[in-house]
Amino acid sequence: MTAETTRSRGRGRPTSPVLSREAIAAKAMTLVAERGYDHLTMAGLARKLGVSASALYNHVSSKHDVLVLIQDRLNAEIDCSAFGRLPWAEALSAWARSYRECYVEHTELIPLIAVLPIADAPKSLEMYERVFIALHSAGIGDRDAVDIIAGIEALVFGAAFDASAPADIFDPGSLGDIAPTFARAAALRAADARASADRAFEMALEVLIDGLLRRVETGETFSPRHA
Amino acid sequence: MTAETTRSRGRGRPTSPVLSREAIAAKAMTLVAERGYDHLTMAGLARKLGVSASALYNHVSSKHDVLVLIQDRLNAEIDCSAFGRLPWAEALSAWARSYRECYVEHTELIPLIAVLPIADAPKSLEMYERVFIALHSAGIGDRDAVDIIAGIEALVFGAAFDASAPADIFDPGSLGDIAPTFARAAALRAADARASADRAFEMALEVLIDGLLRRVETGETFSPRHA
DNA sequence: AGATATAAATTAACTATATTCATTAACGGG
DNA sequence: CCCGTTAATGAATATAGTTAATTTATATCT
Repeated sequence: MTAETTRSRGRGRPTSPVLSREAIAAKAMTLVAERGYDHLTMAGLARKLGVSASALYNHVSSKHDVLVLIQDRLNAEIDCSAFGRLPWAEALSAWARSYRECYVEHTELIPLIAVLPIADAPKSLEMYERVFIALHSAGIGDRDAVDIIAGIEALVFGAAFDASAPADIFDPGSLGDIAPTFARAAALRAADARASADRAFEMALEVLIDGLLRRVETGETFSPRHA
Repeated sequence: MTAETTRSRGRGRPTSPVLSREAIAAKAMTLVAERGYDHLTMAGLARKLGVSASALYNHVSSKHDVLVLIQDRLNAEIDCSAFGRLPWAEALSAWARSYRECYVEHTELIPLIAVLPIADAPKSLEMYERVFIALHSAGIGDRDAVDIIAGIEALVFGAAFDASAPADIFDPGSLGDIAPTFARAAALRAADARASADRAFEMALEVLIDGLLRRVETGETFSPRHA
């Protein structure tokens, strides 16, 4: 005898509420994991939850709201544990890798985050604080620390898109003669697109963090030439 | 007496066609420039062109198709001219900056590009060929060259999102006590969000390209530790 | 020249999706 | 015991993208 069987099925207030923001967020995440963002509709989500679509609006204000819930849960999965354990540069690298892992399957959320005030995302805020303090402790100034976080985040988001691309993305198709040299190299990549995307990210991340470390150690300036 | 006045206004074939893929793409770009992607609807676009929405489908197969047209035009605006003029590292940097400039106002296209086979985008292909040859001439291997392009593109796309974010994006709002240290630095950034985003991008780009240059010059390996 | 095929527009209809509205029924405190 | 709150329901609305059937000027063929 589950909670569902005891629940009233007709109109009116059920014996015990089926819905909550938590329940909606959880089911939305499994739905996305199973069928992807294309199938995340208010109607479909409600069906999975055994209620009607309009019932969702008693708990969330919009679909956008549901996406924000998902995003917050996702951010909680980013592994920040390296920041007590390892030197800042290595911790930063581990954090970035975990960050990207989380978003590779959720690139649809990235445009959302870009315009989402942090005020709505406590988990993100917590994460930023942790990263920021680590950089601060390494003697990096406030401005530079924020820039470093923003720069790495940019790489992470962009790389997440790259990794989510289909294998044939670089296949020139019928236009092969426009770019003969590139086409040859692109074919190499297509053999295992995901591994190539991973390698490109790791390479860029390593070069970037290496450069940051060097600049901090030598006391070189961070301010870019082209400002 | 314009072409429009001579054109038949009733049903049936007009005296001279109003529409073409070029005309649609051009008007779509101005519409986006004027009112943003939210207002880019097939109906709205058709209205601007003085035709009905369904008429568009004689020339484009879908809205997605329209977005691809926009993307191709946009890519044509990326400045690749530095690749004959400057050393490869500097040219790469100039290219990346121009690339980002183009996409800051068009972040909606980025998720599209991520899954768009290059076969549909001749301008992109042309661009890649040019960049690739420059890296190749610098003695960089095929695999590494593709990785470098992918890595810089990732940074460019991510940074475009960052730059398009609203100024108050880092305002912790009521959650200020969750991240007191970070909040202070975020306030600095909010004063001029766009300039800060620019600075973060320039910094990351410089560090990245600097590191690439160093590795090429010293013959160091590119293969990342975490592969 | 006249018949015919094609191109390119029209209006109307169809679909999917998010969202709102009026309504209903159980629960619980005064 | 009533009554307000909560949390569901189904129906209705709005917006978009897309398709279908239709129309007719123009070009082409005989």
